[in-house]
Amino acid sequence: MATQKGSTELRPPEGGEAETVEGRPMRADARRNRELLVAAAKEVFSSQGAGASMEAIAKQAGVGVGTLYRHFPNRLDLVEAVYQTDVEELWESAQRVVAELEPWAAVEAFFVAFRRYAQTKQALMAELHQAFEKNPDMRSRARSLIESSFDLVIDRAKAAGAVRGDVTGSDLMQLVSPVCTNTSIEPDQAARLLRMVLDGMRADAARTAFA
Amino acid sequence: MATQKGSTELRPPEGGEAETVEGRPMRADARRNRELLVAAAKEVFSSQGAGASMEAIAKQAGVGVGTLYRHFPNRLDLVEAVYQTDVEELWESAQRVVAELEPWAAVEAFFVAFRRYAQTKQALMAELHQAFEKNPDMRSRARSLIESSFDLVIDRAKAAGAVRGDVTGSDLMQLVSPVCTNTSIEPDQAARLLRMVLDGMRADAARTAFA
DNA sequence: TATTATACGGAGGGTGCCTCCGGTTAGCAA
DNA sequence: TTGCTAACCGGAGGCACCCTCCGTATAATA
Repeated sequence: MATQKGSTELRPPEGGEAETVEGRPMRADARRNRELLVAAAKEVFSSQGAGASMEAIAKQAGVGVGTLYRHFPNRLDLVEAVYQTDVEELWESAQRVVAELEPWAAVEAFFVAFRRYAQTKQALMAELHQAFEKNPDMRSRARSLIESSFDLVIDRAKAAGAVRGDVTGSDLMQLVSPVCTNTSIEPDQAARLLRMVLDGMRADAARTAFA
Repeated sequence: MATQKGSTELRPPEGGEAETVEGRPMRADARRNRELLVAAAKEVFSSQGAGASMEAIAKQAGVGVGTLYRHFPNRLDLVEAVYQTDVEELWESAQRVVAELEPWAAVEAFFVAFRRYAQTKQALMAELHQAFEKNPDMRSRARSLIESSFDLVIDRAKAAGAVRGDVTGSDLMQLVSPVCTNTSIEPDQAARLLRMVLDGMRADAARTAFA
């Protein structure tokens, strides 16, 4: 259960970490700018909405649009990169809460992190939809990393006896994800539903049996 | 249960049927062009994708862009209008299958119609998302008309003893809609799931009891 | 048929995505 | 440290698209 892979595996082959295609390390300025750009995109998307212009993002990063397009050949590639880092951050959150908190507290903290992740995802939804179409691999890789994150937190809580034994990370993802993503669910309703799910997954909550 | 309203109620106050704002009837050419434009938009969106240009739509309708923008002040208004007619067509499908088919056959036929509706909705998803944000009323009105459509078909089948008594139109909508809309479900998987739902809602299928 | 309110059409303004190429700089070798 | 070169940077500008404006055409009415 939950064979978790290192976070690097999520990244697409070309979009590399610190290497250019031929295996040569990126120049320091290039690497710095790439990170600045992703951070700027995150910032601008969340403040101006998903429709923010590429120019605005380049400006926020303090570089020209040419530099932006060198790193991300088109808008979708940038959106993709932002989403990748969001998913990776979620995975890191899972690792952090597991390292720092008691099993049950970690579960609660991870739910909070997941909600934050889902919110930024929602903002990029329209564009992400296209990105997923163009690049179906990314979707499934992201999905499996998210599932691993849930597994990491849940399996530990199960082992500690804090969470009932018949629930899996995958179950939770399928249950929680729509609640956080569906726009027809109001934020306070979502919060209520999540509390309900949390209550229902405690080890001492299991009562209902059905086929 | 299922107090169904006439389809006209779905339309927004301003987007009127055949009347301009002051209650004056639309000129014949204006009315004709409006219909041509919606039909053209439907056609072009489905052949060229949701990103199709306004110019292409006007051309397909055989009018100038000025005329398009007279009827639909911006892109989102047009998308909205297309979606409205899709929902109305679904409602009309419900009425038609109820009028023409046996209770159970009507249920099956309506599922087919719903899948067709969901497909066109999926194509416009990205833009619709924005339209819903701008105009939340539309979403809930569309939702309730869809629910009424399910109710119309299901209530009749329940009365005829073809469908189990403990299922509602709303339940079905909530169950079927994600299956048809979620892009991570493959078409053949969706078809399998729908068959399963159909089997499960037959009157003689009720066996499992749980709290 | 004459009048008039209303609709039509398409040129053009503004904006946004993306390309191109001259200038600059990091990394390396001597 | 210095000089070389491959790689990077920046922003002007091309192109496509959304939308506006206004002169022309036409349906409705008397």
